[in-house]
Amino acid sequence: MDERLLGPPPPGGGRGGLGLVGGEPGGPGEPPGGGDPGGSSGGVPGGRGKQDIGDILQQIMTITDQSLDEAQAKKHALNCHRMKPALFSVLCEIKEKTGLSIRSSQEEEPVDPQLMRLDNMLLAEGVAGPEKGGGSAAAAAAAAASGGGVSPDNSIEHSDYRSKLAQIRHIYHSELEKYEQACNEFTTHVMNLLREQSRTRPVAPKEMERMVSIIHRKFSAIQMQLKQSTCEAVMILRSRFLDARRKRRNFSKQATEVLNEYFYSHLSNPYPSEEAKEELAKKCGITVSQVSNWFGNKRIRYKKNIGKFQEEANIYAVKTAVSVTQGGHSRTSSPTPPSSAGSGGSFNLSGSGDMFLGMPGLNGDSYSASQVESLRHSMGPAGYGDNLGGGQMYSPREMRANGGWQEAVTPSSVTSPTEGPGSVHSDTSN
DNA sequence: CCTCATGATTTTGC
DNA sequence: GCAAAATCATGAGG
Repeated sequence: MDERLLGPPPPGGGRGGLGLVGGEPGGPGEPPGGGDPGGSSGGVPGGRGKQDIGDILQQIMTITDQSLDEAQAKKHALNCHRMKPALFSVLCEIKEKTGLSIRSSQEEEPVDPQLMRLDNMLLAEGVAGPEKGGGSAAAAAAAAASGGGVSPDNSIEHSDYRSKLAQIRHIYHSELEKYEQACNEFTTHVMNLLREQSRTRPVAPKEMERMVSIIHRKFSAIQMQLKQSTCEAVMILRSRFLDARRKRRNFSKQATEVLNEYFYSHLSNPYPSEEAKEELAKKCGITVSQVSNWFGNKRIRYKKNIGKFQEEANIYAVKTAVSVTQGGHSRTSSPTPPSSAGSGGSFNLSGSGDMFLGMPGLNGDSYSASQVESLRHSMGPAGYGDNLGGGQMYSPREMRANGGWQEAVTPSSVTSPTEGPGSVHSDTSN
């Protein structure tokens, strides 16, 4: 609309400028007659009303050529006019005052909250933001979100997830680059056009700025779409990843061995401390919560059916016994009197269990945990008190924990391989 | 396909 | 919040 205030656009100029930016807010409304090259030249004959269309057309055809020439001449004359610069600046001023004031409200673009959300999410997911490492961060975030905490080097799905995320990231960035490039190209193109036009019509610098911002807004809308679809892709990937994690997969044999070792060697009190869990998790290549799950399941299932697990228990007991006899651990000092001390119980005393847990198995078989316990068994009566079901002195916590546990378990047979399975007192077993 | 084993999740009690 | 118990869901073996 502002065009009209400026009077008729110069020939050929009416369309070029603002019309380019198709959806300009406020409407690039062509002024009536703006497209008529002869509109201002006065060459257009009046009396269009009652003539035949054919006649009109014919006239227009002939007149247009005529008026174009005329317009060229006028344009030249105008450009050479000594008052032109002054006139130009005045026109610019008027235009600014009128045209821009209308849009002033639209000028300041509020930060789109949705865009912010998308940006934040992409950042959090590691799609946007700094290169590399983002993937693992995102995976960690995903893991955290799933409530588990996953060992970062573990699963196949994990690397799969990361690679997929990297893929998305790559696509996102290349698309973003493309958009940016296109935006820049388009902007310079428009700027050039405007500059070109500024020779023939008043184009204030502010108008150019506005145009640029309009273009940027348009392109940022496209970018937003890109971000949105990227977010969706990430969400889908994530949900798939989480679903995949949900799928049960048996632990490795070695992991089960390690866990069982610990379980049967701490049968009187199979409640690993946080540190012990962490060590076990590290050893088994699983998460701490998985360790917790495992022990939870193990305890309940063992208790429910001791008979069934007896064989297993004996196997591990034998193992521990063997590992003791040939283990070469000649620790005779401080065998960590189990459970006589208050809180920790056998494995809570970090000096004992954890230290052993931390020791890598000599030959790859990580039996150190059981070695500790076995060592304890073979050392002094204090050690036996723990596992032989004699007078057990549990810490308050153990008491609580074993409230249900000690009734069913602490079988004397388990830790002494010489005894048969029959000796289990399965008072609570079904 | 059925059954069992087993890891994970949910519910419940403390 | 932790552990027990129940339950779900899936993998593996027959």
